[in-house]
Amino acid sequence: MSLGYGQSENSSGLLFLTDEQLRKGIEAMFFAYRGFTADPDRILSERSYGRAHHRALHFIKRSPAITINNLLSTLGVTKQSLNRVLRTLIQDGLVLNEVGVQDKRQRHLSLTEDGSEFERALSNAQSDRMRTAYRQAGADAVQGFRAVLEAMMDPELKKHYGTRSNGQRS
Amino acid sequence: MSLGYGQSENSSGLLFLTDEQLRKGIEAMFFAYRGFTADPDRILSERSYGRAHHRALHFIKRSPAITINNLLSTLGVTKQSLNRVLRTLIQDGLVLNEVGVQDKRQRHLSLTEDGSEFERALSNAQSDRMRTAYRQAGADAVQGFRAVLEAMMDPELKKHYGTRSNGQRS
DNA sequence: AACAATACGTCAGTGTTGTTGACATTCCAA
DNA sequence: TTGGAATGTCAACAACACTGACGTATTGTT
Repeated sequence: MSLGYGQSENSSGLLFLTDEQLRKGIEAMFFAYRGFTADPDRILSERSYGRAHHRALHFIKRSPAITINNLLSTLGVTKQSLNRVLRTLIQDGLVLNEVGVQDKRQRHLSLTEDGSEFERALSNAQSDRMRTAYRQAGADAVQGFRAVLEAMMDPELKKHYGTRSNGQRS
Repeated sequence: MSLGYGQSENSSGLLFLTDEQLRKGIEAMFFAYRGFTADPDRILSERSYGRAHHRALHFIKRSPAITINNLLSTLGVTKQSLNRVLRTLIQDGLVLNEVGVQDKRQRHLSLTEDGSEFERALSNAQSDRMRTAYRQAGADAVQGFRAVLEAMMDPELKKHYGTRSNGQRS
C-alpha cells in the first residue's frame, strides 16, 4: 500500500513519522485554518462583526434554545467575553434571548429571521470552501481528515462535538 | 467501499455531502484547532508569550536567515504587528537579527541557542499531540487529513506551505 | 549625481476578543 | 430560609490584529 507523504509503517503496525512530516502537518493546520476562516471573515467585517459572533451564531443555530451556560462551555470562553458578543447580536435583532419555562434562571437563545439569514450566508461561504476541498481531496480523504481532527481534540471539548442536542436536562 | 461518516458517491464519482456533514466538518476544524494550540499555549503563557511568538519562532526555525519581508508574507500580518512580537523575542535573546550581506537593507532572522531550545519545547508539545492523533487515526487517515487541509488553503498562502527554503534570491 | 523605490523600524490610535475580579439579581432546591 | 446556580454587568487589562504616517538606510535607475 502506498502511503504517500513519505510515511512508513513498521512491523508492529506503528506509524513512523519524521519531524519533517509532523512539521508539515502543523503548518497544514496553520495555513488551512486561515483559509477556513477567510470567507466568513470577509462577510463579518462588512457588518463590523468578528469571528466570535460567527461562532455564537453557529452554535445557536446548531442547538436552538441553548442556554448561556451550555454555549459557554461549548465555546470555551468566559461569560464576560461571550456576553459582549451576545449583547450586540441581541440588540441587532439577530438573536432571541428568552427566559426559561422550567427554570426561570436560564435564558434560551435562538436565531431570529434576520439571524438565520445572516448565519446562512456565513455558513454557505464556509461550506462552499469545505465542499470544494472535500471534492478535490476525494471521499477517502474526507474520512481521514475527520478521523485525525477528532483525535486531535481535547477530550473535554470533544464532548461538545457532533451533537445537535441543546443539552437541556429535563 | 465503505465511506463512513454518511457520505455517498453518485455515478459521476462526485461526492454527495449533506449540510449536516459539512457542519460537522466545520466544527471538527474548530474543536481540533483548539486542541492543536492548547499545549503550546500553556508553555507560552508561562513566559507571557502568545501564539504570535510561537508562529514567528516556528517559521524562523523552518527557514533560518529568513528576511522580515518573507516572514511577513508567510505569516500574513502587518509589519507593525510582527515587529511588536519580534522586538520582544530579540530583546529576550531568542532571535538574532542580522544585517544582510548582499543587501544591507534586509535583516536576516535566526534562532539563538535559547531560541532553538524554546522552539523545540513548543514544537515537541504540538508534535506529540499530532503524532498521537496520527497513530490513533491510522496511516490512511493522515494522507486524507493532509489532502483536505491542502485543498482548503488559499492559493496565495499555500505557496508558503511545504518549503524549507528561506526564499532568498541570488 | 539625482531620484525613486525597497526594506525596515517606529509612533500613535483603534478594534476585537480574550482574561480576572467583583458585585448584584433572580430563582431553584434542600 | 438559606445556599448555590444561572445570568448580567462594571472595570481594568493584555494579546494581537489593523490603519496611517513618518523616518532612515540602502539599492537601483535614469
